[in-house]
Amino acid sequence: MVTVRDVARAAGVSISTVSRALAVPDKVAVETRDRVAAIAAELGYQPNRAAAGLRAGRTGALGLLVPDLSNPYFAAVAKGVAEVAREHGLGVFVVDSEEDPALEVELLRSLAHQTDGVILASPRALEAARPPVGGKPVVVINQDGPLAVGTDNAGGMRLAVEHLYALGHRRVAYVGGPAASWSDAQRRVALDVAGELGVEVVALGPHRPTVDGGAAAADAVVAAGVTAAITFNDVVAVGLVRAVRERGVRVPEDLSVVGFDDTFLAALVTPALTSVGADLREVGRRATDLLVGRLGPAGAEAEPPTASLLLPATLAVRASTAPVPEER
Amino acid sequence: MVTVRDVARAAGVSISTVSRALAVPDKVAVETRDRVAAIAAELGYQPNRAAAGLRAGRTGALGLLVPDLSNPYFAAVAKGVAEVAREHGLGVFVVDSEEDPALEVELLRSLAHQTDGVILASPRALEAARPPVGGKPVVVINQDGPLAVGTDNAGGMRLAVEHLYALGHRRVAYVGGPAASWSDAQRRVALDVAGELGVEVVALGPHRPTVDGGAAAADAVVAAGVTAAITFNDVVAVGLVRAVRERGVRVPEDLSVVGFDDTFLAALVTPALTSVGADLREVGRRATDLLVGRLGPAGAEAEPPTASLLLPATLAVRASTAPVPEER
DNA sequence: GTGAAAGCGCTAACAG
DNA sequence: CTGTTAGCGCTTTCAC
Repeated sequence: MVTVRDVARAAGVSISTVSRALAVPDKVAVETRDRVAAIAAELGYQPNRAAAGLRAGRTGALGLLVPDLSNPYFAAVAKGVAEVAREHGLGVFVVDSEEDPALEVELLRSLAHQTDGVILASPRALEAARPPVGGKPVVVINQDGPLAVGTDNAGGMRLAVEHLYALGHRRVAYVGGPAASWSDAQRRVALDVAGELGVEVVALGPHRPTVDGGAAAADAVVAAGVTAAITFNDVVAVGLVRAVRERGVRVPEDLSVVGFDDTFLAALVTPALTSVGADLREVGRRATDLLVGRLGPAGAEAEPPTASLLLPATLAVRASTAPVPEER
Repeated sequence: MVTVRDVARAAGVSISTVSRALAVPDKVAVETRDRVAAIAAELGYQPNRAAAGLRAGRTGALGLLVPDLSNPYFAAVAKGVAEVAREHGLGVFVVDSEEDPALEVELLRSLAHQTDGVILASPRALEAARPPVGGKPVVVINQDGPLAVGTDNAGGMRLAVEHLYALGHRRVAYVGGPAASWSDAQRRVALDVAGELGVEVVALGPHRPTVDGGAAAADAVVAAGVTAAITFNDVVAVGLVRAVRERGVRVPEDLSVVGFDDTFLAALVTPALTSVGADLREVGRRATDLLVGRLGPAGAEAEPPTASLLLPATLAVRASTAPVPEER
């Protein structure tokens, strides 16, 4: 490993000059700076981050804790996080809690310990987020907290209902997700807007956020006598579509279906799903911005102690929604 | 932050005793050890990994470099990597090269520098993998290299062809992936087995590994007069299925389709895809095992310098393949 | 069985 | 503008 000492020796200067030439070029003679830079490059010197971090009382890394990395939703968030972290020269420790609340809490502690701060995506353990863990800032995604980033679920629900209303639907089912889901809770509250618009809503669930969960809701949806359904997420929508079809219900001719999350899955299935989504990568970016903003040694306290960001929801209209057929 | 000094002071011992009591309990009096352990727990002491690493010349972290984390394939691998790393008390820096070969090389260098070793999944830049980067071991997934883990593509292709043969198919298309893909190259070579089995193969492509790539192959597949197609991956299969359907070809009645990778997508689409897969999580696990095996300070040189693991492929038979219809 | 001290690589005073 | 020095938190000889 090439260290400052190696570079210093080769350049005929002291180690502090090397350190300065690379970190604070202004404070070093141009000539010296160039020479040091050249030799450092030649030797392939790269500062040891652990050592720098130890000195600075930082680790140079952020933590990202997700319930399930296989879920495209979190993968997208992770990409946004990684992107911004890289811009700041920070690494990202990605950890998967396997949807286990207990493990989540444990991982959060250990992650907080070996990073400068963590981003907690869609926490499954409610108590996890609360105060800065071990003095490290924690930004929560899809949950309330002092530092929070989320999608505008209410706005998204409104988009979905307005879309269906415009197509003539007046009685709609909401196939909800897990009872512990913050997003689901927000969406259920937002169902009020449906009433204002003159759309009657039948709220179903809780259901598991899986294909089986969607399939399990099929009978209830059919029995509810609705012409459209909004589901907790795209996967549930896929399960619902499949199951109602087996019962002879055509989508979208007999039943329009709107998913949530607008994952790439929505575009792949047949019929392609109309879905309420958000720029997940942007969610990751913003969460990271927020976190990085709390890291500065100076000015850190100047930042307001809390900050919540609500990113706009969008509606991707595809083939799973259609006008209500004329009554015969 | 709680340090060894805090624990030492509270326990009335020296810092070295604290360190030993926690790391090498045998070398400390039972009584002392218990007292130190109790106080450490009470104070919530957790060793600073950066400091320990600095001392040991290690970082305590592994790097995982993937082309695209949104790809369920790599997400699954990542989960396996994270699992094993955690067992060894190692963190995982996950980095996404965004499918950019140039960026990949750059990221690999920087990642190697701040970790004890890296796992390089499906490298897009061929020159990236070669020798240990900066003296750090590199395990490659889906590529040749001194330390490599991959899926048995030849075996997988054989499974697919045998399955189709058993269904009566005698003329089959292979819709290949990107020219630079190692997996694709392996599969094309493996097409020989088809001949031995008495199945004629029409190799198409290269095509992009996307829905559009699959759709682009539709005309060629139809024109080839085949009764079945094997595709580079599930996404390509989805694109192919969609596009041939628009041309009035039914799947599986008129055309059987076999995907590759057996991602969760395969089970979600309609018809559900028959797909050649592997335990991706296990691929991640094995790659990590291999890497961790090269880390030990002692015995590191005792390990053979190279090691290649080929994990078995499996065939998940679903609804997209069916017997060849009787000639009329 | 325990303590004192050195040093991993780096940066930030503090001198010059 | 540059060099010397201390010390981040930890582990590990080396003494006792």
